Amino acid sequence: MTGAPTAGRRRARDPEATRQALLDAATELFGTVGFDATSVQTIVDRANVTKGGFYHHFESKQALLHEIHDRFIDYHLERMRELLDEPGIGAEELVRRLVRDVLVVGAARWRNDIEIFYQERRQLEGERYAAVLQKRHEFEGCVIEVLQRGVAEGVLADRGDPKVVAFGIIGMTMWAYHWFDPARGGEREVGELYADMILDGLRA
Amino acid sequence: MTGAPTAGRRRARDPEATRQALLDAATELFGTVGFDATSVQTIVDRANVTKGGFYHHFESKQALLHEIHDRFIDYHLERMRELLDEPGIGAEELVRRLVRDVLVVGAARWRNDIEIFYQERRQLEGERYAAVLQKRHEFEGCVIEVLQRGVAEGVLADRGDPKVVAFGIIGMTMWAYHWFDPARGGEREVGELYADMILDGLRA
Amino acid sequence: MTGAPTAGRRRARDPEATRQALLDAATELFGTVGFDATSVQTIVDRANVTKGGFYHHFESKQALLHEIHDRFIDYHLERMRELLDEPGIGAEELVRRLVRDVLVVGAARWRNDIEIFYQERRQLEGERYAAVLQKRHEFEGCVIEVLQRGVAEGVLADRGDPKVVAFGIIGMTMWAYHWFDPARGGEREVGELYADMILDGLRA
Amino acid sequence: MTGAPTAGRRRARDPEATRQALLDAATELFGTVGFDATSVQTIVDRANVTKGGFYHHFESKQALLHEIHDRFIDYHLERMRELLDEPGIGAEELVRRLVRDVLVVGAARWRNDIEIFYQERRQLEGERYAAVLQKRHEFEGCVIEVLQRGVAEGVLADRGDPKVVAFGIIGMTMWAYHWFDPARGGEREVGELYADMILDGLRA
DNA sequence: GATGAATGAGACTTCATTCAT
DNA sequence: TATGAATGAAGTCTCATTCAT
Repeated sequence: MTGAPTAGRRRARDPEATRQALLDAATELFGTVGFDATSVQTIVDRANVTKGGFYHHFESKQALLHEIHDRFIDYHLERMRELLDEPGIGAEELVRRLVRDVLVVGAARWRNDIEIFYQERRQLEGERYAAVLQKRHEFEGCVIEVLQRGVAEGVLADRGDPKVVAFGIIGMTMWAYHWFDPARGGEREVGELYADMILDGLRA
Repeated sequence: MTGAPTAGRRRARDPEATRQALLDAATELFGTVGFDATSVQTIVDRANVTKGGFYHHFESKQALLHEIHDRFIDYHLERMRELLDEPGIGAEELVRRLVRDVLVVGAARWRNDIEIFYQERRQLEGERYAAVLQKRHEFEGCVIEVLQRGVAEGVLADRGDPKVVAFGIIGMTMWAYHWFDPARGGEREVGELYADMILDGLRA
Repeated sequence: MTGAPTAGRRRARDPEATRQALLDAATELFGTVGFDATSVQTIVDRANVTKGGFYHHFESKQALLHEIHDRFIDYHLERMRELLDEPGIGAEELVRRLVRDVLVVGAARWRNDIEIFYQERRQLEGERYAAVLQKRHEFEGCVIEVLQRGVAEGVLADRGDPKVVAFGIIGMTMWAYHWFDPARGGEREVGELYADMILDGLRA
Repeated sequence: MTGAPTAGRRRARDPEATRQALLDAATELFGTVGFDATSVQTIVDRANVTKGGFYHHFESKQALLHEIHDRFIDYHLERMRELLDEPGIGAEELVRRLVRDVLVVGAARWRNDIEIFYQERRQLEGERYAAVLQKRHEFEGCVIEVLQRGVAEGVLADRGDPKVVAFGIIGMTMWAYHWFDPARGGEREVGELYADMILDGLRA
C-alpha cells in the first residue's frame, strides 16, 4: 500500500516485477498478433521498459518465448498431477474433471498461452524444442493414463489405440481456444457437455 | 510419366504452370515453416522462378496466402456440399462419412493447408479476412446441418447448443493435423474410430 | 469519320498515332507526377498500348523524355524566331509580344512541358543533355537579342549584364507555370501586366 | 577549429550531430540529384551512418524531406518577419531589401533548398503537404504586404492584382537558383539590379 | 543496472527492360 | 508487329541485437 510503484515510468527497483511485466506483455502480444509480428520494441513499450532492460532480463526474444511456454506447461502439468493424485477418485469423475476442469476450462482461460504453445513451437530450436516436446508428451501421457484407469475400472470400453483416443479428446477440448468467447463465458457448461459426449462415446 | 517440360531451368512459357508451382511451393513452406518465416526468396527458389516473376503473378505475399486459403476451402466446401446432396443417405451414414471422409481424411491429407488455414489467418486483413471468415462459417454451418438432420431423423440426441457440439466434432477430427503422421497412414481407421465415438456419444 | 479508331483497344495500324498517344500520355504524367514516379506501365496503360509496343517506338523511357523535351523546345524556338523575323516591328512591341505572347502565354499553356523541362533535365545524360542545353541557350540568346535591339533603338536603358536581365525576365514570366490556374484563365492580362512592368523597369 | 570529433568513423554518441549530418547530406543530394534519384543508401554513406541509423532518426525518407522543407522555410519566414518589423523603414528601402537581401541573396545561397522546395513538393502527401503549403502562402503574403505598404506610402503604383505582381517579383528573383553560379558570386549586385528594375517598373 | 543510439542483415516490393511466342 | 511473362538489380524499410555512456 505504499506509493503505488506501478504508475508512470517503471517500478524503480523490482527486477522480478519487471520480468513479469515483460512476460505478461509478450504473452498477450504473441497470443494475439503472433511471435514474428511482435517486435521487441512493442513488448518493451507495453511493459514500460527499455530495450536494454529487456536484454538484461532475457537472453533473446526466443528465450522469452521458451519461458512463456515453460511457465504455461509447468502450471498445467502440476494441475494434471494433482488431479491424478486425488485420493479415492473414480474413473468417471476423473474423466469428467479432466475434460471439464483441466482441458476445456484451461483452453478457455489460457487462450493466449495455448495459441502460443501450438503456433509458435516452430520458433523453438534444438535443445529448447526438445525440452518443450518432452513436457508435451508428459501431458499427453497423463490423458492416456486417465483413459487406462477408466478401462481398468470397467467404466470405459477399449476402443483401440489409446493415443489416438487421447488426441481426439485433447482436440475436441483444446479446440475451444479457437472459438471460445471469454466475454460470453460458459466454459464449465461447455466442459460438461464435452465430458458427457466423451463418456457416452467411450462407455463400456 | 513422360518427360514433362517441368524439369531443368523453367517451363519456358506457361504462366499457369508458374502460378501452380508458386502456389505449391508456398503451401509447403507456409505449412511447415510458417508464413512469416518464409521469405519470398525461398518460395521462388523452390519454384524455380525469380522474384520478379512472383510479383507478376501475385500482388503480394499476402495475396498468395489468400489464394491458398481460398483454393483449400473451396475444395472442401465442394466436397461438403456433395456429401449433403447425396441422395437417400441416412443420418448415421452421413455423420460417419462427414467425420471419416471429410474431416479426418481431410485433416490427414491437407495438413499444410490446414496449418495455414488455422495459424495464418491473422495475416489476412480487412476484406480478405472477411471473405475467408465467411466461407469458414459456411463450412461450420454444414457440420451443424448434419447434426440437425441426425436429430430430426431421431438418430442423435439433442445435446444443447449445436454450435458447441459442432466445434467439438471439428476439433476432435481436425486436430489430427497436429499429430498425424502421413508416412504411417491409417487415416481411415482413425476416422472410423472417431465416428464411432461421436455417434455413440450423441446417440438418441 | 470512319469507324472511330480511337475507341476500345487501340487503333489497329497507325504507328504515328501510337507514338503521339505515348508522347501525350507521358507528358501529362511526367508533368504532374514526375519522371521517376511514372512507370512505363502507367504510360502504356493510359495510351492503350502494351509494354512491348512502347519499346517498339522508343528506345527507352529516357529517350521518350528527350523527345518530349525536344518537341517542346523546337516549337518554342520556332515561335521565337518568327517573332524576331517579324518585319518592321519596333523594339517596344517586340518586348511586349515576347513577354506576353511567348513567355507568359507559353508558360500558362505548356505547364506540363515546362515542368518537365525544368525539373527533369537531370534525367538526361551525356550527349542528350548537351543537345537540350544547347537549344536552351539558343532560347535565352533570343531574349538577349530582343533586349539588345531595345537598347540599340534607344527604347531601353542599358542596365548591366544583359544575361542577368534576360534571366530576370524569363524568371518573372516562366514562373507562371508554378501558380497559373488554367481553369481561371487570364494569361494575356498577366502577360500585359508583366510587359508593362518590364518595359517601365527598363525604360531608357 | 579544434580537432572536432567528427572525423574518422562516426561521432561516437551524439545523436544531434548524426541528425544534422543526415539532414545536410540529404539536402545536398536532393538538391543536386533529386529526391527520387537519391537512395537512402547514398545519404547514409555520405553521412557516415548506417541505414538502420537513418531510420532511428527519421520515420521515412519522406519525413526527412519534410524536415528539410521545414527548417528552410522557417528560417526564411523568420528573416522576412524581421524585415517587416524593422522600425522606421521606408517602403522603397523595404522593397530593395526584400528583393536584394531576402529573395536574390536567399536564392543564390540556398540553391539546394529552393530546388528541393519547388521541385519535390509532389513527394509530400496529405497533411504534410498541407503544412508546407500553408507556410508557403504565409511567405507570399509577406511579399504582398510589402507591395501594399509601398502603394500606401505613395511610392508604388497600383498595377492590378497584387498577387500576380508578387508572383512576378518572386519569379524574377528566385529564378536565380536556376542559373546563379556561387563560384562566381555577385549576388548582391544582381539583387541591386533586380530591385532597380522592380522599383522603376512599379514606380507611382 | 539501465539507456537508447547504432548496426547490419534481410525482408517485401517495384520497375525498366528483354525476349519467346 | 505485338504481346506480356520473366528477369534481376535496386529501392525502402524493419528489427533483433550490441554497446558506449
